Amino acid sequence: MSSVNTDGGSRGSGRIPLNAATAVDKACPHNVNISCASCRLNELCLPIALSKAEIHQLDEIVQRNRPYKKGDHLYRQSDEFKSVYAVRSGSFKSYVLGTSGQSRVTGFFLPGEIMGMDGIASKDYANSTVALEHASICEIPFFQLEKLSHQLPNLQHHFFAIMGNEIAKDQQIHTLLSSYTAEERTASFLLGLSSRSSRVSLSPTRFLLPMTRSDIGEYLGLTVETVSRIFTALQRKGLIKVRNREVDLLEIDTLRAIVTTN
Amino acid sequence: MSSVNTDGGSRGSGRIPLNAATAVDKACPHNVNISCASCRLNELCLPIALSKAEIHQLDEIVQRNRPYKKGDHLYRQSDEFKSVYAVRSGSFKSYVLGTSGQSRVTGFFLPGEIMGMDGIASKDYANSTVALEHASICEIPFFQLEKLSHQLPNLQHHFFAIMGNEIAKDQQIHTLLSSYTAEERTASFLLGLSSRSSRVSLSPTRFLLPMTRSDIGEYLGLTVETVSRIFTALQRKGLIKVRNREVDLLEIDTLRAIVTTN
DNA sequence: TTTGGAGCTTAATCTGGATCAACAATCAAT
DNA sequence: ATTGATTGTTGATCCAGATTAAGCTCCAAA
Repeated sequence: MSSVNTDGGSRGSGRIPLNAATAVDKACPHNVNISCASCRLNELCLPIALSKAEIHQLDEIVQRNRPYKKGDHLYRQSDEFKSVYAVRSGSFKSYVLGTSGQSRVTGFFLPGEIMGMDGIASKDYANSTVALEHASICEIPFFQLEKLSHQLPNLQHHFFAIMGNEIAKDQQIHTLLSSYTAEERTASFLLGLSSRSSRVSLSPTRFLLPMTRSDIGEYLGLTVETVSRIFTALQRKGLIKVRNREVDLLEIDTLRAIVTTN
Repeated sequence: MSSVNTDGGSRGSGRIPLNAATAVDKACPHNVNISCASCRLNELCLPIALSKAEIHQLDEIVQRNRPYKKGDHLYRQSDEFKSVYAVRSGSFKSYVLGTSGQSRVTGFFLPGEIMGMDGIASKDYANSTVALEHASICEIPFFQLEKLSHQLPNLQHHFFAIMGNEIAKDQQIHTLLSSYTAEERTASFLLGLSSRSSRVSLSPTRFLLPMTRSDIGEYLGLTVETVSRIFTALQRKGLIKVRNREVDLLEIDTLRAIVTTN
């Protein structure tokens, strides 16, 4: 069905089709020969609010590596912090391992979003981050980003904003986890994916879940079984349609009402 | 018992005794005639890692306002974002209001800690922030902090670190709320206060809770009753001693074990 | 010094979501 | 096509923590 190549691990080959068949692939080709200036995500990624000349300077420090296969790690918990990463295509999850080996998902990352900011303070990454599907990234070595931010006030300002946004978002999740029911959490999660989907010019009502039910549960503080049951319940109420990883938000306003009325 | 003045609201008077009687007051006088250079918190607040000359420049933009009384708001949810604030003495909580008026606590702030970073991205504060006791702050107008950061690479670097630290901390809370039991959450909370207490050169095993049981519950996603019960249970096990707002951590390693073994 | 209200504790009961268990669907690898 | 592993669903039971209810402690204000 998809024309994504399956050459089984030759990550460095670069022979990735420019126009794969799925919506996600079309939106975000895994092409490595791209610049921030020409990247279709530049309006929502780091280059936002930078001038042409500034984007060119940013381009100089951005490294566009080989793509990642599903299950490949970008970095692991307590690796030395070196870079932040922007998702160019595909998706990632970050997670930590508990003492008895259980994983807890701390975030999901879609195209245009920045990963690795949890390492800035401690000089070690606090999470592991792994590709949920075939994916590609832009690596931005942090000490170079700092140096450049010092030359470009716009970039400094924007990176403060990106971090501030992450802080605000994390605090919303704090509220979600401390006081929402399973149904409210799940509805909120779907609505979040919806708006992130439309951010990258895809449908806000119909998208693919790149993560498993178990990932969702670990992220929302619920068990797989509960996530599954809530999906079924929301479907029975006619608010969504789920078929495997494919989700349709049929009654987006009712979903919003579930979240708001808590 | 305390010599804190009770002149009933003349917040602008500035006639605050230099050495109040409580431990907290001794540690953090509400004195407004102070500079970053002479502040006893400068090793853990914004000036960290700055040179004498740089601290002097920072001093120029820091505003040391009148002290706050218990219940006074620093800013409210959706006020226009203008400044970040460092706690000089006392303590604060941040919270958001749900649609039906219930409050949810999103954070507590002790001396040397920075408040208001949730507003950086959106230009509006996402939380309300209120004094839990008589307290004083340093206000740092954000656009001036940005301008100065642009001149002082050390300050830029350090502020990135402060924000990165906030992000890492918020993600720990995500994990806490999504997978810890009531006892684990409470133990973790007490240990957190313990290390923050020792950060400001107070005892790591004996301190006063500036917040109510209800605040703790709203922060940890538990009810007041549960918090109260857990305190009692930990006390019966001989791990802590609680008497009103006063806490003694008697078996700090066992508390750590409770948190780790989850 | 009384009084009222906020804050805290304890006990009895209830319930949302976890746990346990079984099975179905999907997919990758032969 | 067959196999095994991973992922997802559904049902039955259980329990941690919520809810409800009552009384207690503390302290500020009259």
